[in-house]
Amino acid sequence: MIDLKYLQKSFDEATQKLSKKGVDNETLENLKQLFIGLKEANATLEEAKAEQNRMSKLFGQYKQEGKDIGELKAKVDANKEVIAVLQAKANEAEEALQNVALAMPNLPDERVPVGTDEADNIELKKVLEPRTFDFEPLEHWALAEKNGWIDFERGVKLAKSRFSVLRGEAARLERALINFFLDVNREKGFEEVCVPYINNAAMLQGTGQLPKFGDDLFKIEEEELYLIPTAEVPLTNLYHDEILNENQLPILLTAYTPCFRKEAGSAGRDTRGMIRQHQFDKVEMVALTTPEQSDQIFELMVENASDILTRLGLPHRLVELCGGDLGFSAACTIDLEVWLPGQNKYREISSVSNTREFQARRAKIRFKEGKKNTLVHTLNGSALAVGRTLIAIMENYQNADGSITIPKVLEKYM
RNA sequence: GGACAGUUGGGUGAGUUGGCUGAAACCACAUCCCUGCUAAGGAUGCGUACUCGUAAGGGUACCGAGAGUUCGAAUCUCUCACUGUCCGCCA
Repeated sequence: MIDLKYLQKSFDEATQKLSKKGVDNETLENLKQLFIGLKEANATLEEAKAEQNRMSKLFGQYKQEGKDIGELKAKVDANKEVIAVLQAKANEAEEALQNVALAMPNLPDERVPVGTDEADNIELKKVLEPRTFDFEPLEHWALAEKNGWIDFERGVKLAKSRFSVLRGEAARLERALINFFLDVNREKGFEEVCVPYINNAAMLQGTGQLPKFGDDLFKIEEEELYLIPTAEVPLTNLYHDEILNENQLPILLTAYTPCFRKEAGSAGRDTRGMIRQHQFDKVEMVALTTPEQSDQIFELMVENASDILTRLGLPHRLVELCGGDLGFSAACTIDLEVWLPGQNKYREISSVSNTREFQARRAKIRFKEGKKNTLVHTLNGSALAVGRTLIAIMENYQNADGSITIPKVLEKYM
């Protein structure tokens, strides 16, 4: 959630920043008014309550002293009705504010380029030269069929479209990648954790998936529980509503989890192959830091994801997302895109974001800074998306006969 | 799933004949003092959120969540959630 006090105080600056994300002035003006309205409503309500408390105290005194309480009771009863009305107004104001505030995206950082979509993102650098083929490289689904690695039909039979089954070497490679990723992350100082794949609504609101993006989540019927769309949710919310000690920070976490997404709004995109699935494996990094540490940790996370790709010998590039392509919670994001020779283009394989205090405010994660409680910064990034890495290996390591070479670093994991 | 018990501040844990308790005590933590030597003694401070105020200092709310009774509830009533123990079931 954005800082409403900041919005009120520095309204012009906030509108200018949020215009990068396509939020118009009117929406922000409305939010500001709702905030001011709530404060006013609360002020009058609290005044009435204070009066009520004073009279209640007197009430007890009078009774003890045996004084007549008839007049006081009349006053108190009258005030009670006033409070009920004011309370209703305040509740209404609160709800109206929350509805708008929780749907407001994070402020982008200064350095985020202006732009509306993918096309306006800025390439920062390329790592590793794509190899040249002396034959026409195939796309991963063709390779999958040749090698019997992915069973798309049976995946659909078991569940529905956008589900698939990995078989034999592919299944082993998937597992090898998970272990490899976790090991590298652990080397870099991330604590490995194993978390629930089902989280409750409060957690999803904490990281920003709810209330606005519930359509993209698989919900458990009859319960306020959801399959996680990313390990970012349980990892970040591990410290939901907690106050940490400054010396605990930074907290670096990594976890392997499957991820579940409805992919609402992606109808028709990447329908062929395994790029976009309802269920996919991912190893995620999450960091909780002080505001001072977060830029440095952000770099660490980007470099780590890039390092993993380099160790796998996968050509990739780093892309700074423009305002329009930035996620809801992110203040800045660098995507890592891996080269897919079969598709002849770079495709997203990791996304590292700094949400600053946006999620921390929602999830109430603070740390003691002297006597003060300060919101932490939360960061998240994939290291890496496992299925897409598998695809990248298939396409980059394919041979003329359709066979696939296993990258050296993975040999000991197979 | 059945039976009983519980849910208080960072921790342990008082408080359940409704007002003097936002909450004792102890521990932990912070600052200071004493002492001198590795183990202790003393003082003070120490929940969260919002809000008013330059500040000092006020106000409101919160004792699992929600609703109710009452002038007034951590304390009474109801609903729900969670935890523990026993039983059943099970990887």
